[in-house]
Amino acid sequence: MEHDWNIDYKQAVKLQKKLAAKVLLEDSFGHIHRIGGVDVKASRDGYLYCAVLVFTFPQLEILQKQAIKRKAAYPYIPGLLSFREGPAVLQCFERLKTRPQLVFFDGNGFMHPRRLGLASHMGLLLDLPSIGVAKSKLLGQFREPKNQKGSYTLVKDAGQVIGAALRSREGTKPVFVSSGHRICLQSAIKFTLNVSQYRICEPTRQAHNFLAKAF
DNA sequence: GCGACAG
DNA sequence: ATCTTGTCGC
Repeated sequence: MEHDWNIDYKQAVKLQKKLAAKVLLEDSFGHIHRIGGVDVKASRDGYLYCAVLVFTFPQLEILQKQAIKRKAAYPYIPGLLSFREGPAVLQCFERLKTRPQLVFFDGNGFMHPRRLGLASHMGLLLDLPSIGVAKSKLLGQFREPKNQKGSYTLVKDAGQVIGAALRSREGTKPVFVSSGHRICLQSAIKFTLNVSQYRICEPTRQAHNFLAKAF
């Protein structure tokens, strides 16, 4: 079922390509009334902290909060973020009494060199629809979206649309949205806008705030 | 070789 | 991500 996490760069890249072929880029879910937000942070003394919050949708009332702490066993390498944060995310999900029906991640999904960013990787292993919302760009070309909430431009790489630069709030830099698993880009953009009050969408923003005071 | 590089 | 206070602006 779950694969090995302690593998070198070469093997990790190979595994990403293999898993990317299993990702579904189409909507594969019913009525969504429960969503989740995930965030991971690292401390200088070598620990990772992960929080998963579950909310009602679209009301966004908090149903559950879970957080875990564990030693970081993998370094941060651009393109291999899921190998560093993935184990912590899965461990935190095991603590959930009720799983969300759609999950937001702080990072990318399809907008990735091998098209398997953290959101796609986790969505696949958890078998849950997922969306990646990154605060900065990992790769791709795009033009600045208009300064109006909801405005977006497509991000492309290798002649392919990999995600969108979305203005989640007027007067702020755009966020980078991409499909994680079991959802198309248009739906990912729509859901992200529906849960964005500030620049960072509520699910991950609140997971981040929770981590700031959870330990 | 040079620049870029999620968190 | 982390190191870190005040400060400029809506």
